[in-house]
Amino acid sequence: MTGSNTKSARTRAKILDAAALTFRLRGYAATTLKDIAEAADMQTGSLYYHFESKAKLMEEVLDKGIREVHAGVLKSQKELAADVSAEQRILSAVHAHLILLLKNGDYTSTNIRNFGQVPDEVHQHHIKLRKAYADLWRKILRQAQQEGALAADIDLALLRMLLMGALNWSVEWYQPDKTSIEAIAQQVCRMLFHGIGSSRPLKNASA
Amino acid sequence: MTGSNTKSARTRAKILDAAALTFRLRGYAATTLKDIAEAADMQTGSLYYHFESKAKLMEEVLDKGIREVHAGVLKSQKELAADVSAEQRILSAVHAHLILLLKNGDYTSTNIRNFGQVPDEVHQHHIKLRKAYADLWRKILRQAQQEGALAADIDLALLRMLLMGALNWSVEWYQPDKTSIEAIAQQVCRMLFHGIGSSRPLKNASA
DNA sequence: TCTGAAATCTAATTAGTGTTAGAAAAAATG
DNA sequence: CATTTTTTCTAACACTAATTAGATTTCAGA
Repeated sequence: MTGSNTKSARTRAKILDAAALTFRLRGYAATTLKDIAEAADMQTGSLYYHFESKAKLMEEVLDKGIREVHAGVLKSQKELAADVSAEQRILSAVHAHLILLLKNGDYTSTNIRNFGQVPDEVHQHHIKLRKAYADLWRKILRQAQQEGALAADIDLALLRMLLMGALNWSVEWYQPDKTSIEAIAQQVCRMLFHGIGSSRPLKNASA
Repeated sequence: MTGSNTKSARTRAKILDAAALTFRLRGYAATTLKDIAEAADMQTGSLYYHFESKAKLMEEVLDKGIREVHAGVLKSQKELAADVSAEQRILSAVHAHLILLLKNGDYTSTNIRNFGQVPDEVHQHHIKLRKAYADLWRKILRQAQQEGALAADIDLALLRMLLMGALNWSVEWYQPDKTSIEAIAQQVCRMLFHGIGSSRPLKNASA
C-alpha cells in the first residue's frame, strides 16, 4: 500500500504531508480540517474519502514520524563497520535522530510537539511504536556500557531521557543556516563523552 | 496588586491556578473555558469578570510561569557563598530549574508544553520574558567559562539549548516516586562536567 | 437593616468545527 | 462511445466554543 503509485495513493500522501506540516505548526486541536484541505488543495469534505477522521489522520502522521526516526537510526547502526567504537556508534545514532527531526522534518517533529496533547485513543495506539524506538536506544546504550565505553555507574535510563530531551528540543531552536546538523551531533557527543569541564589541569579539585 | 488578599484577588488566583493546571494537561486549544470554570468551581461566564479573554488568561499563566523559574534560579544563585565553584553554581541553577518545573509545577510546565502553539499575540508578548530568562543562563555559563571551569572551546549557546532541552523534557517523563529531583540534578551535572565515558576523571565531589 | 457596588449566574448570540449524504465530475473499463 | 467506478465537491447537520448582556445574588459599610 505505502509504496503504490496510484492516483489515490498519491493524493493520500499529499494529504498526509499537508497534515504533518499543519499539525507541526499549529498543534492538533488548533488545526482544522479546512487548514489541511487547503494545504492539500482540495475541499474539506474530500478528506473523508481517504481518512475516516481527524484522529485517524493524526494517528498516521504520528506513526509515520516514529517509524521514520526508528528506521533512520537503525539504518545508521547497520551501516557501521563491525569494529567501530561505541562512541562512533552513538554519534551515528545521534546524527541520524537529528537528521530525521530537523531535515526530513514534519512527521517526526509533529511527533515531538504534539504527543501529550492528542486524544487518548491516538495516544494509546501510538505508545507501542514509541516504546519500540526507546528500546532501540536502550540497546545501543547498554551495549556501550557493557563494552566499557560508558562508565559503569551511569544510570542509562536517565541518560537516555536526558539525551532525548536535548535532541528533541532542537526543533524549538534549530536554524538551518547557522550550525550544520553534523556539527551539532559531533559537539553533543564530545560534550557527552568527555564533559564540558576544562579537562586539563582541574584547578577546582578543591577550593 | 499581586499580593493583595481581597475576595476578588483570591478568586482571580483560583482561576489562574485552574487555568495553569488545565492548560498544562490539555494544551491551549483543547482547553475550554468551561473546563477552567469547572476546575475553579464557577460558571463559564463568570470568568469574564476577572479576565477579558482566553488568550489573556493564557498570557498571564505563561508570564507567571517564566517569572517563577526566573526568580527561582536567581534566588538559587544569590544564596550561594561567594567562593563557591562554578560547578556548584551550575548545579544549583539546574536544581532550581527542575524544582520549579516538576514540583511547583503547573505554571512553568504549561510554559514548556504550550509555547509554540499559542496565538501569535500571546507569543509575541511573552518573548521578552523568555529572553530575560535565557540571559540569566547565558550569564551563569559565561562566567563559568571565564573562570576556566568550562573548557574554552565549548559553544555556550549550543550548550545552553541542549541543557534546557534535557531539563525541560523532564516534564514528559518525571515520576515523583522514582528518583528525587535533587538526585537528578546531581547526575545531570556529573555527566555534564565529567562526561559519561569510562575514561572520565574520577573525582570525589563532596556534596 | 438598608443600600449600592461587587461578584456571579443565566441564557442567548455568533461563529466555527468535524462529519455526512448525495450530486457532480473525472477516470477507468468495456 | 456508453457505462461503471473512483474521486471530488457541495451543502447541510449537529455540536460546541468563546463571548456578551442583563438579571440575580452576595456582601461590605452606613
